[in-house]
Amino acid sequence: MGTRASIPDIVIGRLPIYLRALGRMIQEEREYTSSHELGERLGISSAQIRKDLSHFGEFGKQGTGYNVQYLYEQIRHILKVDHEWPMAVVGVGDLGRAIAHYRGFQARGFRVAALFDADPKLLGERVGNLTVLPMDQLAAETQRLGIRIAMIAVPAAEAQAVADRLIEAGVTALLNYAPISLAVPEGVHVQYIDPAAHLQHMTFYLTP
Amino acid sequence: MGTRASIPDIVIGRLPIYLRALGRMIQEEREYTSSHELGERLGISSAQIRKDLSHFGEFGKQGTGYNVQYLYEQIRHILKVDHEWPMAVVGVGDLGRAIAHYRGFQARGFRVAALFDADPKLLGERVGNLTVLPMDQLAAETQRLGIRIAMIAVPAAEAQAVADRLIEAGVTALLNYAPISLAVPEGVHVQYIDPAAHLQHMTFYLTP
DNA sequence: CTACGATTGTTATGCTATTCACATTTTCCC
DNA sequence: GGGAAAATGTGAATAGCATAACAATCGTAG
Repeated sequence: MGTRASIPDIVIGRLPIYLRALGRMIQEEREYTSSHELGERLGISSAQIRKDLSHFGEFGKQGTGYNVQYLYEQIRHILKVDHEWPMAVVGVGDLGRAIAHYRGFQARGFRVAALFDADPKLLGERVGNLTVLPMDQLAAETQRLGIRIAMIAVPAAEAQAVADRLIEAGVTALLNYAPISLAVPEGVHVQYIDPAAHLQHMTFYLTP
Repeated sequence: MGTRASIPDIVIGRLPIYLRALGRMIQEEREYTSSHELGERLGISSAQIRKDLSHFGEFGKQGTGYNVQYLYEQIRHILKVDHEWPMAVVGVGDLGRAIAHYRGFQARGFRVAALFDADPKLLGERVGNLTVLPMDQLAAETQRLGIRIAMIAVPAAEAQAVADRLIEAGVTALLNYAPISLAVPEGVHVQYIDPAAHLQHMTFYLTP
């Protein structure tokens, strides 16, 4: 198809998984793959992979499969991670520090470009190669650096207020590590990371 | 209903979200709530919340809604988090440390009970109130402590091998922080935490 | 040069999940 | 005490997603 007439969000959510697997195949110097092989690695049916990709174009060759490098580049382009996005991290506790030090973002299209915290004791401290900035510099600094994405790593009680300030500063994509659902206006995207929620999902299936 | 004849997994996945919101309502000392109010907070339709809950029983009262504390306890029971699950963390880098220090698990039914790492330089080091143990004590220690859940916080290249060892030791629920899909046998549950994947999901919707 | 095996993209089918809509019940206020 | 307002639980209707299946195409081996 290729016409982007409302592609299901659930399909978009799988593209990063495909990208992840393709990245590993590149490391393994595999030149070609198939929907069947990809599906096997990911625990997804080959039909679903072909169907998902068909929303964006024709990337394979019948009889041969997909050129790994080519498909990788195409998906990077679709997801707009063929260039690097600068991000802000708000909250420089244990979690914020772990995020700031994480080396895995760069290869996947992201870079932590600014750190903010409300605690005066942390201001000016260096974490990685960044200096912790006060919250009242949030708007100015995100705009100066062209930041459109932020990660929220503050306690649940403060997360909504932080989100509000980020949105006011022009941030439109939030990755929220605080265990609370955020209310955001139309046009702002939120994703959640809540380890305890994932764990509770699994305990349902465990015998006590 | 209440008969647990194959409840959709996607319903189970929403229960922790409901629980999270109910927990906050308890903090706010709210005594009653409704499917409408809950849905508003979570960005979910009230019909869906009622339908989800109806898989497990009747917890509300017409005209009144749900007693917050009661519904909270009921869902905790359904998810089996009305008692504490001991967990292992494998990989004591920045991420593993942040997980080990995280204070949020206890209130939601979990406790980090053991730390493992393959790096000899880390062995014996104390993190929080735990000592880092070598990988060859993994089976003995998890069995001694009755651990059924583990969090994998090692580089992607080692995650599959670590998962294999954990499963061999009797662990049946894995929370994988490494950016790689794991192959596991029937009966073992896996959940993934991949911040970069969430970020890539959102960049699709951002204008470049 | 031809026949076969492999694999795609896509259409058709079936299944799953969500929303709608309402009978029923409860509370509250006049 | 009675009627209006609020809310649940659920069967029916709708929408969305995943799987199956196949015609078309490609590469290869004989």
